[in-house]
Amino acid sequence: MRSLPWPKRLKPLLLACKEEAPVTQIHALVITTGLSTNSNSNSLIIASYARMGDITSARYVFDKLPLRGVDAWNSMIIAYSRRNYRNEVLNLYHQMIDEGVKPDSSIFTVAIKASSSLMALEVGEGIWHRAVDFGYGCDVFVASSVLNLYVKCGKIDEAKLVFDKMVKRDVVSWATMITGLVHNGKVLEAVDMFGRMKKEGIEGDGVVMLGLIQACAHLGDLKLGLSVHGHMVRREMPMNDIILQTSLVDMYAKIGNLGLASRAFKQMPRKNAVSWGALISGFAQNGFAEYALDLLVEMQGFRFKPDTVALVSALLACAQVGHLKLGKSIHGYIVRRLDFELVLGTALIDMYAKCGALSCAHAIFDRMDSRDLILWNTMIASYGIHGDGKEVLSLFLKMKEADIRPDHATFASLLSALSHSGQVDVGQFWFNAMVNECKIPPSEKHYACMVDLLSRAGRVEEAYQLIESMNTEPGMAIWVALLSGCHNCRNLLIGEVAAKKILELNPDDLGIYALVSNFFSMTRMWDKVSILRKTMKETGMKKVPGYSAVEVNGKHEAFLVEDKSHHQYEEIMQMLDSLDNEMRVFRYVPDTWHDPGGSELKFID
DNA sequence: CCCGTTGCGG
Repeated sequence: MRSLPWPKRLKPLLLACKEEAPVTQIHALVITTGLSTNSNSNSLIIASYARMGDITSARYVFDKLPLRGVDAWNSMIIAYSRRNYRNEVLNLYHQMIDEGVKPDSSIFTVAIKASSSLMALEVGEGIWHRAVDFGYGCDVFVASSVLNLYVKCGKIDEAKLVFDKMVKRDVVSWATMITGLVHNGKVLEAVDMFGRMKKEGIEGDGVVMLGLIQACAHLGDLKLGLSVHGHMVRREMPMNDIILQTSLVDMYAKIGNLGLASRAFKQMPRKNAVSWGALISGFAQNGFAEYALDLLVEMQGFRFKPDTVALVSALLACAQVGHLKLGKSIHGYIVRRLDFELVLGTALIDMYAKCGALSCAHAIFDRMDSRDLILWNTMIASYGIHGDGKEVLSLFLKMKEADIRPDHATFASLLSALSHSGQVDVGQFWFNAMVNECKIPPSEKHYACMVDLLSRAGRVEEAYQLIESMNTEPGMAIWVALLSGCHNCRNLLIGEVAAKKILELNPDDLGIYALVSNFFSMTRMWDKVSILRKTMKETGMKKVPGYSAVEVNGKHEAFLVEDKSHHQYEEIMQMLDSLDNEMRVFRYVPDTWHDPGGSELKFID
């Protein structure tokens, strides 16, 4: 064996390597000088190959070693962990245990991390228990990675148990708990946790603030949001961090304060596609479709390529305003530039359906090579909004055949479609199946559908019985459905109950007042009618007019009820009349096919 | 004692 200066000089030498060739040279030198029996130099070589990105060579050296010390295992496992080869990490970990090598704390840490990212709770727990056996139960890194495991797998109570037992907690442990609580919907507990952290004298870092910002977004709490933002500014937190700034934009947008969201966005010295996406989605989610679409075009002017979130938001905006042409051009953009992910397919189906191009929606549905619950739900809901109860039912049955388990949303669409197409018995059958076989507790919405279904068929007594069987307090939608049923079949007794309940709930919708008022008129309870009229005047309720929007030759036209301002109003009415006549001749055959022609609004590539 | 290992945006 040679004298020792070599390995000492080996490390800085290898660390200085920027390319693979010198590593290979040093490796060869190590072999010829007989240093390859030194386990320290071997692990350095493995780590260096891995650092150059050549994990195959690293593994080759590793496999050739006659004796593998902890350092060699460490280098190899961490190399796999860095490249996110989770299964290799776990394989090597188990191999190491089998060979009786005593792992050190970092092996446990990365092995637990690998389990969390695979969502392999039992595997991770097994590793954690072994780590405790080896005496690493109090290691902050090991414990924090197990916190992350529990949190990722939704086991918040287990995470809390481990957290409370930790003797030492660093900012990472706190951050893991705070973000974990937020992601598991325990937002208030997360805020509380932040208070505890400060009491223990630990300063929050960027990740902690990120969790709190998400908590505020979730709560829709502007005051808290502003205080978190202020706290960050005062503490001179990493405000230059694009991630934190983007999450502030997202927070203000989610709270619904788009002024502050825009301001936070404008203040960003550097933006990326994600920041644009946050703002676009904010405008789209809050109903400002035109702004969202303008921003989508604007971001491309700055050479940012819209990603999935921006495009999904833009499609949502198109759906809201009926902007079929831009929707189509986004479709083209997606086909040309991005992987056709499920979410994008779902958003496209929704957009086409809401813009009236149901056949385009169905074509996309047919062409998807995998279909998840959300995609099925969207397709079913699309036929639902077009009133095609028959197709809704047929899709629902196909979905069951495809072994996708329907959820509450599926049943909401199904029951609503069945109610609109008057299929009372089928509706009752599936409502019962939902409760008894699928074990889905019926929500307010489901009850409202059933009440509507029964009421429309004039079976208001049954509807009333259903309402009385509810465990929760029935809300506005349910009483409104019952009342309109009672109005139609002139059931004064039940109708009055419904009308009273509605008034107790203080509706802010003029249409609902009109319904109640009409009902009282029918029952000749004129005193009640006049009281109602007075309330309506006093509260100064104005009905937000419903409108439909279409796009003609790239120009948007909105139509309001009784709106005669359009320059082609006469022609439009004539056309509607002739369509009406034609429908009578053909006994109303609905045709929702749209020409999926070229697009006019351009996308910058 | 040192190094490596834990948490992360729309």
